[in-house]
Amino acid sequence: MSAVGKGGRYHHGDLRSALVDAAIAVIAERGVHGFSMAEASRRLGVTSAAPYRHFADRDELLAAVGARALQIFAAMVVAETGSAQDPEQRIVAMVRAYVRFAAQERPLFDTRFSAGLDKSRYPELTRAWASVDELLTVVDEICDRDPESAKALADALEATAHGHAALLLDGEYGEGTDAVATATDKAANAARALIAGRAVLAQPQP
Amino acid sequence: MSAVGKGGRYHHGDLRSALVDAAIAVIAERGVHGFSMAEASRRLGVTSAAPYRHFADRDELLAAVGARALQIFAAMVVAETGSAQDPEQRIVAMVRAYVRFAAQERPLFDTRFSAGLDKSRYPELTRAWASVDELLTVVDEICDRDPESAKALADALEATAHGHAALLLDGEYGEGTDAVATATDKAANAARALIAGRAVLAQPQP
DNA sequence: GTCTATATCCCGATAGAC
DNA sequence: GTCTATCGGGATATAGAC
Repeated sequence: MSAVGKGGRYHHGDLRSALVDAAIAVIAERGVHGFSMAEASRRLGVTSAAPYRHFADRDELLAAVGARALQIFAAMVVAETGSAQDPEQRIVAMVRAYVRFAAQERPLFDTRFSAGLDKSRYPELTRAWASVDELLTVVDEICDRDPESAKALADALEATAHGHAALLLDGEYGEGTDAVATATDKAANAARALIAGRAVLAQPQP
Repeated sequence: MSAVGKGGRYHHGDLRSALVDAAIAVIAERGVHGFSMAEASRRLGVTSAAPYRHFADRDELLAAVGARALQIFAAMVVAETGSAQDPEQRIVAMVRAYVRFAAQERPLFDTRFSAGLDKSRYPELTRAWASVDELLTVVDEICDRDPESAKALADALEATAHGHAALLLDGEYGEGTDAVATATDKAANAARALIAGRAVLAQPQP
């Protein structure tokens, strides 16, 4: 993935891309909070000043990690949704992919959602997850001739998937692969319950 | 809330409690990531070494903030749930309180969920939200004679409430009081949809 | 027992040389 | 495009004043 030059140094190499890779590796080991420009530089064999030729500051590098998160997430959703036939199965597969992405690509998920990045400064992070548009398309098939209901259901599904993902990473379902399976199953069932009870989603408050 | 002594100093005062208050104020202004022991000390007129007489490190002070978050959250849930009569209304009120707490007490919510605290080091943060037990009690009334279904519904409600709260703070619903109302209403409707479609929640995967 | 004074180390960021 | 040098600030540990 990275392209380390001879002697492990980056003279005239693609330092920008290598920094993103190094950042992900550091975050995987020490968490978003434990990431530092100095540590990423050290791993690439460059001085701590070198990154500032490519990123204005620490947050800008983290934003680049967050942007990569969007790409990988979209790819994972597409990969896990392909085999499903009917709309409900496709929706459940997407929700499963959401939770699994959080678990399998935790550094990316945390960077996007828990790094405290200023979304107004990085509009590329504000844009909804690439898959949400895809989600809306499938949801439309379920909520025939009612785009308002479709939007309401899509929002509820996204929030529920996100909630299960966040609580999984918080340790609410335990640790390890069992916890991932638990969270994924719970999220899938919740998605089916939301579909079953979707009649009340677009209603005004009682 | 705090008890500043003469001259703004804390000689023989309750520095520990004052530090928690100061931490919340700093987090409110700069976010969890922007909090530092040095800044909190500066605001209280003590040296940067003083906090280490009460907290082993930065995380231990943040954990104290997280513990306070649990108390305030429980109080808010109780306050907002009191007027509701039937179980469904009480559940919806709890979900609303969850989302509103995130918005109104953002520093506390962020500290509990986005500070990257090690839960195995701070067991007081691992304990489920005080209100979840209360939630389970009310959910039991809806899922008659089926504790397994009740647990599944309670988990789905918690995850959905958390998801709406997290996305609200992430800016998904916009900014300001309108966004809070939007997120609260969506979460309330999602809770009602989960209750309506709860039959599939405890099922094995199809 | 509580806080000050102090010292070391690491990180973020900038300026100018190669 | 990267390095050297450097500055300010924060985390952390220790010794000592009150």
